[in-house]
Amino acid sequence: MEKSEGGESSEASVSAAVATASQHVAVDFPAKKLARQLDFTVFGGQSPAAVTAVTEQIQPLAMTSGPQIVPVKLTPLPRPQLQPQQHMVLMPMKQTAAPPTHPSIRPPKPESPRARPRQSASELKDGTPKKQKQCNCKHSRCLKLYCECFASGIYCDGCNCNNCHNNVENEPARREAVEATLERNPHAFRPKIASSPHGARDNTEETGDGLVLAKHNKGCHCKKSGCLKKYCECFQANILCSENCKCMDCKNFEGSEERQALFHGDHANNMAYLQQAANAAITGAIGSSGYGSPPVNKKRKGQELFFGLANKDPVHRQGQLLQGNHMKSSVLPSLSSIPGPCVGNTATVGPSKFTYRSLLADLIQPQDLKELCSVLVVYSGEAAKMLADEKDASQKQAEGQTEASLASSTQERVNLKDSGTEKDILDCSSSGDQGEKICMEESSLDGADVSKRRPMSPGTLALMCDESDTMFAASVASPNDLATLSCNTSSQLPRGQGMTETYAEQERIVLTKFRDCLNRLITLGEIKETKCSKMARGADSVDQKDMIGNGFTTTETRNQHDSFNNGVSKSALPQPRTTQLFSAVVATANNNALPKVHRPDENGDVNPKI
DNA sequence: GAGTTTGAAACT
DNA sequence: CAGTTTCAAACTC
Repeated sequence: MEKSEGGESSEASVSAAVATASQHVAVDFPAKKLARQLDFTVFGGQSPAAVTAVTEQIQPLAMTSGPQIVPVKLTPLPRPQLQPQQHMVLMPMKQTAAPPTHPSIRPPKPESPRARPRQSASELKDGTPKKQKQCNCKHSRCLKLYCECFASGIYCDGCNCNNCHNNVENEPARREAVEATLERNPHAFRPKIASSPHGARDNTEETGDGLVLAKHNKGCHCKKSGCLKKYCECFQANILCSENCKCMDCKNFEGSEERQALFHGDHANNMAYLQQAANAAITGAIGSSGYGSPPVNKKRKGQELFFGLANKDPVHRQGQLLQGNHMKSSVLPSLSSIPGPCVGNTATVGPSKFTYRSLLADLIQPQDLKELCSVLVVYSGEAAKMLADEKDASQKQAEGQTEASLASSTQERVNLKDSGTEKDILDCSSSGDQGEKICMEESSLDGADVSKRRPMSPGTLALMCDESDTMFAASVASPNDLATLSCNTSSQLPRGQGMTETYAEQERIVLTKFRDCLNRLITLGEIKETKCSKMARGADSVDQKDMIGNGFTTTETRNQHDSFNNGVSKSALPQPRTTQLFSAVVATANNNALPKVHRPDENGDVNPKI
């Protein structure tokens, strides 16, 4: 099996192909144009650097450091398997209407960020993909959307491609390709399958008819496959064709006899689609932009051409209409603007009428985010503190004061702070809002230290402001403290040199912790999916209704959550649900021993590759 | 495994 | 934007 990833050892051996491909190059990558104006809803800025930012965000997670997290698949792999509906996290951040999807935050090669439909049959045989998707590109250098890996925003790894440039060694070319691709289609790396925002709400993923709400953003254009073969992207993604499609002779609609015959006759297929749906769910959870097309109920050429308005296919039309209506009713601003947990993107298994929503749907709550923010703020504060102490020590040293006593006292302070930090954070993460508040008060307002502290970075201050709103609003006990904090931090802002360093350090730590958190979040989703898949496979008798909503009851979800957190946190005691997720982050943070973290070369990258 | 079919992506 | 070509996956034999 020829491997083209990595060192490109195979490159030399594919002379002919290379020659051909080389000719391609000029064509494939026209002179780099000016950076497009990218829509970074979140980041706002549209500087020329935006493109670079985007392309970097599309970097395969394989580049990121840290432990390889087992992908969504059931089988642990060295890297994630390529699955269409998974890991939107890798989606480029470029966005227009919808909020940016999540940046790549995890190392392993992810499932397709954009819900790429194609999936090798072998993966679906039993619903449990056995191996990672490997492309077989020969002429595209894996730098075009033809390449599944590239389209998924991941590096080729273990593929059978020739002259592969979708790897670290060819990052510049790859980046150009990404830019070119985005130039052509700003949505190129976004999920093709967008679930209805409707799915954001529980129990609304499915109409009474069991209609699938997820739909292909662009729609398919099938002519001969009847949309019942995997050539059809809708079919492959296990969704019904929608008004977005321009297919002919479509049989991929609710009520289609052909479709039902296809599915109901093959239980294994159902399981496969269960898995597929799970994949879709996770993709949706993490990154589906949900940028659904306008709920305009476009007529599908094929249908009308073949059946005419009289419509010999009332069920289909009805389904379409229902879908359209559904979409229409869900056009309202929804949680889809808030990437993540509560966005119950759905990819429904049509035939079995299961409705799936994000595997993370029950894992994250707004409360969690709040908590995470507080933890990050604490980290930021601690970082500033530590740096300040360090600098003070250095200064005093320079001033010729007694080295021994200074060093020891500083160390003591550091140690004290260390233990305090750990404790604070643990408290924060383990005691919910109350702990959160206390934590903030202790870490931010601990007496004399406040006046000495280095200022927060602008970004951190912004975060603090938000935190202040949410966390301190109710804090009648110390309104003055809060005012003092704000005053202190802001007034100290541009104090001398080294502030930049402090900012950088604060931000680095916060980003690192945030990355850790996201990684764990993904892992949670994966664990959940794994369990889901096991259930799906092992329990034919499972009441299908139980599968609705990720196939887990609340208890199930809770148990998973608990088991996961028990594995990473120090406490096996029941904790408030909202604190469990981030206790994992805290645990990681503690392992990093914050005081040691303030060396840029420690604890991961300064700029976590996301 | 080779050849064919298919439809998305790329190109004109 | 429509038509054509290229491409790689899906499919068939």
